[in-house]
Amino acid sequence: MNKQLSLEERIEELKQACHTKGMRVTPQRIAIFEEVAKSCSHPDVETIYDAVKDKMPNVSVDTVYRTLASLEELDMIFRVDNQLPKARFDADKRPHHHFICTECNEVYDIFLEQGEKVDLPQNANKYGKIKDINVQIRGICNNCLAKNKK
Amino acid sequence: MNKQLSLEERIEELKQACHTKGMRVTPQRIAIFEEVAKSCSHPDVETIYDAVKDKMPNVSVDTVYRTLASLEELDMIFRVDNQLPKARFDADKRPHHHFICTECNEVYDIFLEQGEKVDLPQNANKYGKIKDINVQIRGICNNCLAKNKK
DNA sequence: ATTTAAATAGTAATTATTACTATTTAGGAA
DNA sequence: TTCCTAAATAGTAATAATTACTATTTAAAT
Repeated sequence: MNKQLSLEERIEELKQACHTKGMRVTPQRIAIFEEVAKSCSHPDVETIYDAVKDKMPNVSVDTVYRTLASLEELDMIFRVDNQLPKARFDADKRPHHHFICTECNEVYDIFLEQGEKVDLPQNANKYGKIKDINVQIRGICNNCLAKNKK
Repeated sequence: MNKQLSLEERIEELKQACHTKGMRVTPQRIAIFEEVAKSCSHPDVETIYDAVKDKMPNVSVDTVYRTLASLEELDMIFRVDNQLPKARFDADKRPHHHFICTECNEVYDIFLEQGEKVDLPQNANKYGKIKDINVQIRGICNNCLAKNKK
């Protein structure tokens, strides 16, 4: 079971990740990451922006958006939701997952093999009345992998 | 294993669902559902709108949006992505799922119990290079359930 | 056939997100 | 340390998906 590192250790981890990927360590990146890292409430951009602004009055919204995207690229943070640029719909009620390409936003169905099933976590219904479970597998699709090679 | 019904059967199912919930059966609802149901490519609003327009030149975008929301309410279709109104971020790398309330959009962490794990479907990596897996449990949270009771 | 609330068409408004450009700065090299 | 340069940022403007609004239409109950 992964244990959560301290905030300091995680910032160190971020700096390492920046170096590895040749990205600069800027005070904005540190501050924005820090805000997400120390929050337990899955903050949105506005919340992060407001919090960072207290310490860095000149920070711009654009920077917050760009930085969050960078931090995601660095695997330091994740989106709760994919936030596909457009809503996409599915009428297929057979249990299946989705492979979502983070580059082209294409969606592929992953139908489960015989015997496979989605197991609801034990304490899922602590939080409310469950309607459905949605499994998204994120990655880069074969099309985009091929394109990137050229 | 659920088998997929025929288009006619599914439209019948939609009519039933409308009756049950006291919603009207309108040609727009049928047409919009039909488009989603017969597509295998997780269409977006624009695609659905364009297709429906061919048969119903006067249909409005607003109707498509509203109808898709209704069909979702009726459990006849699903969103590939939750499309939370704002992007939300998480820096917690410990494996966990999210309970997302479809009413207030609140997000709750569901940490897995000892021994529980997410099993990747066997043929998930057919489609590309997997980066991560994101499990969303959708429902109505306890807060909203309580509010609705009053 | 009549009635009425629900649903729709057409359009306007909103809002999260992205793009753009001049300026600043991190971090390597001299 | 100082200089240099591409990367990153601030401030603002633009975009685009989605939602809201109002007059009109219509499903379906009476």
